[in-house]
Amino acid sequence: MTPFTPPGETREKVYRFVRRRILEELPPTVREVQEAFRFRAVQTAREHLERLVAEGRLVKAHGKSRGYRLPREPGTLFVPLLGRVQAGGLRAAIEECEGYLPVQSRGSEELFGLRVQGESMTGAGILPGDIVVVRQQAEAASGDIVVALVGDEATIKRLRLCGNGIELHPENPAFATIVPRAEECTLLGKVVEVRRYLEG
Amino acid sequence: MTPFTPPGETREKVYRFVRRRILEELPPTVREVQEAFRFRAVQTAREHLERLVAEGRLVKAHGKSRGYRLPREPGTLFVPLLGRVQAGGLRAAIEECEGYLPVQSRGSEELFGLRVQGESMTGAGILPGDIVVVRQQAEAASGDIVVALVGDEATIKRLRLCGNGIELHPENPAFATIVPRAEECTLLGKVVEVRRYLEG
DNA sequence: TTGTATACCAGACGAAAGTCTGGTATACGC
DNA sequence: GCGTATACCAGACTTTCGTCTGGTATACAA
Repeated sequence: MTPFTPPGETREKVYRFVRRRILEELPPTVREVQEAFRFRAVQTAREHLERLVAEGRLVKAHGKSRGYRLPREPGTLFVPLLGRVQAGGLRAAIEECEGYLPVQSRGSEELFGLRVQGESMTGAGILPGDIVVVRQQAEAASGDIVVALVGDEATIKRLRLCGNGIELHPENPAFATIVPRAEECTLLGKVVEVRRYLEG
Repeated sequence: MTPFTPPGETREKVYRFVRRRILEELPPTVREVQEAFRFRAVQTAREHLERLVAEGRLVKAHGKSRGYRLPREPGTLFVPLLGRVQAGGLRAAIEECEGYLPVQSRGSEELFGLRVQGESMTGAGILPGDIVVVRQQAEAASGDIVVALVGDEATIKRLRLCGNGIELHPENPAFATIVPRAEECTLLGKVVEVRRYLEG
């Protein structure tokens, strides 16, 4: 029995299968693809895979087991989740992190996650208990939401550049704007993502 | 030359190496560990790895290539990101998804991401352009934030169970509560996470 | 001393997995 | 018809890789 399948249809399914496996678990071996599709020959699986490589939809490491990968990786990396950051201790806080978060990133940036305390940014949709993903950088633009070390605790505010000074604005009328002196304020980074887990 | 290394020191490095490889790329083979540490015997690498398994720091799939994994998996999987969902078409929308999101999950749930349109949930810190991660389920508790198909478009609201009927409450005084009839409303799932990307 | 533990090495076996050669059947265009 | 392409199969070869047996050297405790 040699059923004729429309061109590309099976290959599309093979691609979906392989992509899922790569992203969620482990790249499959050729024989695992074979078995998943009940091909009776390894070669059939191999031909589909090699075709996907030729089309640029997969890349492979020749000869290595489980060598099929996705091209130009989506670049998911794991960034440390910090409970809080206190004076001087960003590096220390990263060492003692609570866990890790999967984040999509271009790779060359230093990121960390920070749990939000307080209601000072509710107007920007950042609630207590939310997690912000922060890119470490020493400078930021006016209007960016940033994490700064003022006194001995990190705080999340919207940055405003005013002349040669800075202001840290809350987004909640119940809180006051902070106008720190340069020497008592360190910019830890810019908030690039906000997350809220509604369960667990 | 048999330099004596303090107990556990090399193993610590092996653990870091393997962990990095698993999270960022692909679990290494035993021989890749061997080469990375310039062991002259495969067995040396294997002993460190088996030790890490015995200590519970790694788990392995016996006999499988690249079988070493992290225990109690961070369980990161990739869920389809949907631009919008229209009548009847959750499955269709998933097929034509815009991309994939890395999400931490216990594994056995069906999740999807949905881009938020409109301002009806701003009071709950869910803004237009945010992404909600939704677990597919046909029932939910009163007070849950849910995604429901009402008429021919999906909407995000807070669910209230009232006697034998339901109400869908916005969290914005400018919007009205929806009281759908059972037959014109399908519960697609519960919002388990909210994300906001502040760049790109 | 003896025993035990860790850290490492040498060399091999066998199964898993990547690869290759050579086939068949169906469809499409010339 | 002929050539070409796709989809699939059968069976084998070769490398990779997990596994195993048996060894050495150093440290430490009884």
